[in-house]
Amino acid sequence: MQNYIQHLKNQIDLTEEQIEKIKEKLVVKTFQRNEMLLSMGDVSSDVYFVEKGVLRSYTIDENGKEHVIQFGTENWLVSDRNSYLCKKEAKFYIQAIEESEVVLITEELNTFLQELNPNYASSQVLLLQNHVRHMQDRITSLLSYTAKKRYLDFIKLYPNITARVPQWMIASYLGITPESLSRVRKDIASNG
Amino acid sequence: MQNYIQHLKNQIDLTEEQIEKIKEKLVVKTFQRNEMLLSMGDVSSDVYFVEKGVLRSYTIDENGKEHVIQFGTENWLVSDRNSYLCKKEAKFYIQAIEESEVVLITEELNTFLQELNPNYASSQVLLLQNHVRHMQDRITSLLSYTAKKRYLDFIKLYPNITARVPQWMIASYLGITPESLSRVRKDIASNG
DNA sequence: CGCGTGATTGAAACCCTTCAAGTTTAGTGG
DNA sequence: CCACTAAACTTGAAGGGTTTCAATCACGCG
Repeated sequence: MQNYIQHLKNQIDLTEEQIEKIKEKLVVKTFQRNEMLLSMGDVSSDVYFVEKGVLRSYTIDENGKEHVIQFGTENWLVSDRNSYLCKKEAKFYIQAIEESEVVLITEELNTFLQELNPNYASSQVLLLQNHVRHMQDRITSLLSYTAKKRYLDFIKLYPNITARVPQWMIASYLGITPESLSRVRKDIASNG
Repeated sequence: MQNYIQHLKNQIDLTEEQIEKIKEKLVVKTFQRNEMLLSMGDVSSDVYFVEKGVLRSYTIDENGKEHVIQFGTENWLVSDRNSYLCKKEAKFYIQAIEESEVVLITEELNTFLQELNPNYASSQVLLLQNHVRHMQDRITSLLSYTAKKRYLDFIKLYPNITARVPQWMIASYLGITPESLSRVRKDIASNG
């Protein structure tokens, strides 16, 4: 849970005493490879903080096609915020790609942190804002660039992830077929 | 400013007295057709609420290509939230497409509303969350569907906007060329 | 009226997909 | 630890959707 504590410290000031109290409340869970943390249709009760491992969130469209929404490696937050905040049915699946250690940010923990430090709430807004910016970049990328450029941008954003995640999932994230990604990689390997 | 007051009432309870106080603080401004509200590189000091008219936000990518991020008609909020919240240089332009009446949600107003009613802050989070969902839908749409389907979805989301906005801007929003949109419309007109 | 901007249409080129086959890799059980 | 199998990845050829470039048409505004 050390990564999560550090993540909190980056947002708000905490005394040693407060940290101990938080640690008592933390729920840490390990998920096996391919295990589901959340399924489409469920109501999400937690936000997930990745201590170790890799998660992905994905959805299935009207044509039955799978689309990766997000990868989450160490120190990333993964959730279906809409389901979590509004208690609606989740539109996403969340799954462990490797064996992963995850801190469950329950509503109880959230309430506790909010009462502990009034700055927590506003730091949450900034995190959400950051997420918005990230999504906006992705939209602009989808509108502007070819598959090759999008892939090069992707490996800059998620360095070293190619070794940990199947290629077809990366293709899904980029919005291209696995065959296309294979050709893109071949092209990059030969021409740069 | 009536639309904005109603918008606030939908979020938080307000007494007549409070409404009068808010009205005193409201800054309403009219922008001419094509006038800029915010330019890329500026630091945004306001969020814009559209009382009447149409705004658009757009950005220009590395290749010099323009991309429409969002249209805002009556009762929509338009802003570069990242610039507004973090006081960074704006990545977007915001421009009036028609002559438009706009409520400027200044930081002063925001602070005032937050102190007036503690529920205001959490309703802001829900609005932001709604924005995230909207962006997610757009990403899924870009990944999943052909230009025709995306256009049909677009006119459902923004009914009657086609008469108020040049077609090439809609093409830009959809991520296709004006020529392609023209062909898509021709196709829909003949085949449905 | 004429100019400029926006919309349409056609033909060729391009990027990516689809389908199909073959190769490699990785996980599983003996 | 090896052998087997399924999944993942690669490669090729054909096809589809979209872009690009170029020409033409329509319209509003000075």
